[in-house]
Amino acid sequence: MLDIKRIRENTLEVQAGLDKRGNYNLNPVLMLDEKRRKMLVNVEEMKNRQNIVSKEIPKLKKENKDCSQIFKEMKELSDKIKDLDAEIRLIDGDMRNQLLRFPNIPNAQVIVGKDEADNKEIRKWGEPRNFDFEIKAHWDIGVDLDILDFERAVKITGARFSMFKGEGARLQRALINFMLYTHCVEHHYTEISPPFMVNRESMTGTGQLPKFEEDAFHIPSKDLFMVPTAEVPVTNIYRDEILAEEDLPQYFTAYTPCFRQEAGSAGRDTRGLIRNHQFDKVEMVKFVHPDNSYEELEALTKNAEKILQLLKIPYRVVELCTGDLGFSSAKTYDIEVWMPSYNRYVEISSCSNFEDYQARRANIRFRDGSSKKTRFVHTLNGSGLAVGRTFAAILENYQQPDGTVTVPEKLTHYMWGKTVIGK
RNA sequence: GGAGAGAUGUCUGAGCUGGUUGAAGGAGCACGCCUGGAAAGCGUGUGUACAUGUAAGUGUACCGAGGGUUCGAAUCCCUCUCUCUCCGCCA
Repeated sequence: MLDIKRIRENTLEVQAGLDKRGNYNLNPVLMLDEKRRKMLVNVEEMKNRQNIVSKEIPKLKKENKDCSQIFKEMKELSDKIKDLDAEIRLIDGDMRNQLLRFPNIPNAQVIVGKDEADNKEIRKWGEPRNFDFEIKAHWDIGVDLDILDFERAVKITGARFSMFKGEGARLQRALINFMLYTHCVEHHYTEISPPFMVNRESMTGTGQLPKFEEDAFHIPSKDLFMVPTAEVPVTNIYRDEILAEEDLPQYFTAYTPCFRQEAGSAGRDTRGLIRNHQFDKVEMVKFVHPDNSYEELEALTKNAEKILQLLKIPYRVVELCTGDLGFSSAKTYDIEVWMPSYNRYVEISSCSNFEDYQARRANIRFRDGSSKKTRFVHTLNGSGLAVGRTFAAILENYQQPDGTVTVPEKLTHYMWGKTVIGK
């Protein structure tokens, strides 16, 4: 959420930031803000009078004076206050609703651009392998090895669901364990196993609501949402809390399944594991001091890259331009893995600095040691990594002419010693 | 699911027969005194948010959340959420 004070005092700067992202008009919210403050001053004066008189009444009563005239006057005042308060409440709700629908302002350094095409490649790692045989896509490799079963998943549930079987199920779990091990032991994150359903407040805190409700799976009987990413439960760990400055930074990692409607993606990536309603992901979340959140973003991105390096799969890192930036993000690096069947790099991780945007929505603060004032923390998160897409990348990049798949060296331990799938 | 109890500031814990209560007492924390140093002791201070003001300050709101009664509500009434105890059911 954007700060109304900042909008009020630096209107042009904020407007310029929003212009980099699309069509947003600050005027309606500014007009509400002005109206609200005028009414506030007015009603607060009235309340002040009410308080002063209220304190006098017990004294007058003690002196046995007649208060009926005052009561009558105060009743009128009280009614006026109630009307004004109700009106202000309406404006408050309206304002908040509007503020929640403004995206974050991109960091000033971020490349200004329209869409994906304007993103900038930052670095590349590894060389895509040269295959001297006809390569197969992961959905064919998986089905042929009987470790993936899409048809039965569709029967059991429906389109865009998948089922892992035997060594497939094991590989899925191996990846989760390997990623968690790496982040916990080598990168010093604390593992969280959060609830897989969250309430409306949590979804609003991280920015999924109110604007993107159609993307989420909703359970009406309880008004809960299936987590679209572990970012939601984990970032909300500290919602409405004030941390001590020395508690920062805090690093968390969490495995969860992720549930997404994929509204608006009809017809895209319909085969395989790339775009499902349910997929596994290991997520990294950081709560950091505002002064060094950009160093933390670089480190977070490297932590995600480390997984692909250890798995020896080629990838590249892309900086998103302002037009391609996620709603809540101020700066984002996407990590794209080499996917032979697509013959291009495919997004496997998105690492973002939200600055104070989520912290403001979720009201996550810390107490500044020197000024004693509360400040909003900066939140960051990144996939580390999307497990389904990593699974697909392994199948495709490690496929052999005989249809088997070599297990990446780092995973054999988690695969109970298995070095080749399909043998 | 049934019956009951509760939710107060960083914590603990009063108030709950409505009126100087932002909220007693205690603990913690910060600063000062004391001390060779420390502990103890003494003193002072110690919430958040919004508005207003160049500022010091001032005002308003907040005792789980939201409504209501009243001139006035932490205190009375209603609804909801959560916690605890007992019973039932259950992985």
